[in-house]
Amino acid sequence: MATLKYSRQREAIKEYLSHTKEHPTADTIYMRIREIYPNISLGTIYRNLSLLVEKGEIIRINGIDGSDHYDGNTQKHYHFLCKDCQRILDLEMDSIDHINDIANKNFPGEIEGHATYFYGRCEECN
Amino acid sequence: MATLKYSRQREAIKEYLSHTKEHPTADTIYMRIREIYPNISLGTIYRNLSLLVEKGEIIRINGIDGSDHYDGNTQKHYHFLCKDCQRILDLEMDSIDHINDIANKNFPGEIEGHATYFYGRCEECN
DNA sequence: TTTGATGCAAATGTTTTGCATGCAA
DNA sequence: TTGCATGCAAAACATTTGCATCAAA
Repeated sequence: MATLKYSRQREAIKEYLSHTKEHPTADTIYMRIREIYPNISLGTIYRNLSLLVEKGEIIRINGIDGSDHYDGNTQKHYHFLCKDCQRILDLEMDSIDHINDIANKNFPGEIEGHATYFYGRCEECN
Repeated sequence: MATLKYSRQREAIKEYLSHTKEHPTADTIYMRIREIYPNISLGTIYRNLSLLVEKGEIIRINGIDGSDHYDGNTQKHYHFLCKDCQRILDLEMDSIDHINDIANKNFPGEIEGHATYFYGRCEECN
């Protein structure tokens, strides 16, 4: 693939994601970055988010609701979705990689991994 | 909620889903049902799929790729996504409900459940 | 006859893309 | 200079919805 050139816009997106504990959507990121670069376009946001995901510098969380969310924390971890406030929180928990073996037991193919998120009520909504 | 009236279209959708082992999208279901009812509209497909999901007669699988998939098998089970052929297969496996407890250990909120699918290569693509 | 269901088309929300211009290397 | 990145707008998708008409009860 071609080499990436520096861009202030991409830096700003990465910077923002690395400093927030939220898990914003592309649109939220767009509104946030627009405070610094008012002319930035949604297309640029999406293009850079995809580039950063490819480079492994951010994580894309999909399937939690209609739109994708992004996470600046690239360490392997699981997410929690609060059914009330819809917030996405990081979970600190022991490995559950053994579920791959459980799934593989009666399965003729090869299981490489799993995608999981947990849901319920967060502390504040309880 | 209002009582459901019988409709041939809804019956056909349910019938089709209960006899296929695939996990079709709304659009695939649309093309399939159109062979029987050529005038059926996509809106009707979507409306009935949602009704059937609400009634618990089918399952909606979301987050596996861009569009939702539907499953006529309403017994609790997990899904496998083949990274090569993109097929979705049913898994027969032991319960992994204990991962809820693992996730809850250091978590101040309340975890009610999880959404999980496995991925890898299916038998045919291996 | 009442009311939910349908077909059609328009609208919605999210993400992608074509293209001329801008900017990093 | 070269060619990746940007802004803008249009397009692409998946899904939902308004409305007049149809059909089940």
